[in-house]
Amino acid sequence: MPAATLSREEVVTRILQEFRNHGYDGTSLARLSQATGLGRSSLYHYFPNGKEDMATAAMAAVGEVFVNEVLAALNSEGSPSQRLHAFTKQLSVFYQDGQTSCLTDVFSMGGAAVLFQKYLALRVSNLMRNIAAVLSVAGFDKAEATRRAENAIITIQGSLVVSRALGDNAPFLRVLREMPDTLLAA
Amino acid sequence: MPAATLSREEVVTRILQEFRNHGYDGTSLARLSQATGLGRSSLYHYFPNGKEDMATAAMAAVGEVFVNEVLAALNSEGSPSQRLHAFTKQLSVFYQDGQTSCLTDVFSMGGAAVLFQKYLALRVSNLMRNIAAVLSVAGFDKAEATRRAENAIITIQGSLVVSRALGDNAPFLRVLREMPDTLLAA
DNA sequence: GTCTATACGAAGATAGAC
DNA sequence: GTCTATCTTCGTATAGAC
Repeated sequence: MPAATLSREEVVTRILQEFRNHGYDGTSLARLSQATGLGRSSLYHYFPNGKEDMATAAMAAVGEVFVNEVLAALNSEGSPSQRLHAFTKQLSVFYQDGQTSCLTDVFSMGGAAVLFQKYLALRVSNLMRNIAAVLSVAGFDKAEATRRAENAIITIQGSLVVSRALGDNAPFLRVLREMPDTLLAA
Repeated sequence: MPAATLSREEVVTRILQEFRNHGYDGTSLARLSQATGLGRSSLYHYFPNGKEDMATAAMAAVGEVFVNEVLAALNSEGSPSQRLHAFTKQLSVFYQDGQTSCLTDVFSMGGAAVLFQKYLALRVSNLMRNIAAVLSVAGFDKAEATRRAENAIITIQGSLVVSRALGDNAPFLRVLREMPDTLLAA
């Protein structure tokens, strides 16, 4: 409704939210129009290639937040334990306490898979490298650090799916709470 | 093409496969028609309420296979270790070595979420109880058995998501391989 | 039980006025 | 930059012949 002054950034944020919560194929232009307060034609003004452009913008926006907030916390100053605690704290914010889905899950299915799978794979790999680097500092060899980093990503993704299926974010919150110690356990 | 003699069971299996791989919203009647070799009208003959009926049939079919094969293995004769090994072996078959998605993931988003979320939650809870029961036999108290059972489901779901995003089923296969020992570890 | 034909609305996209 | 109008295609669903 307050369409008048809505920055592009805010528009993209709302679009992102719709894609996260309804998936690519489940998000219609009508829905995006309502979520942003912009008419369909106005959406095409900002995103000439329509839905695909909007999804690309959502991918870029969420990627930027992830790098600037979540990865920044993971790569901040401090001990591995401190860095992992900062990391999981930011993850919780990023996923709204587990109440929203991950684009990696949502965009790896249906019409979006064809468009974005390559980027999704790169992002997963990149996150895995970053987590593994912290675990290397903590003393694990490269293979074990990589294995644990992959487990961390698997656990995050899985807890989001299970939380969504149960309609209860407790699994997500528990997983994040236990993650630093689990990753560093002997 | 070989539409002539395709049992209802085979039809439902093919429909299920489409939903698993493209999601509910991403699966059109045109796609289902092609996958089954049946014209759209013929699909309505078998499923009067259209797509929703087909999804319901897919849910029922996959649930039956899960109970008869996967849960049966989990609840078979033998030690907890033997039962968990039988379980993960059947899981691998069930998810086609990690090359297909889980309806719990796929149907908890978009248009299917409204229709099926209640059932998805029940199925997750039921599986959790079954795994926890095995872990109780292995000597874990109820709380710890439940916690580990939830972790198992989270890990399975997460490995499917990560495998799909990476376009590589190695994470799924590794997770299943390690699962029995992980669940029983002191 | 399957086919052809068709109705009908939704969805994605575009044109042009303002 | 937003709106109205329009267009096309797709998706869902139904009717009726065979």
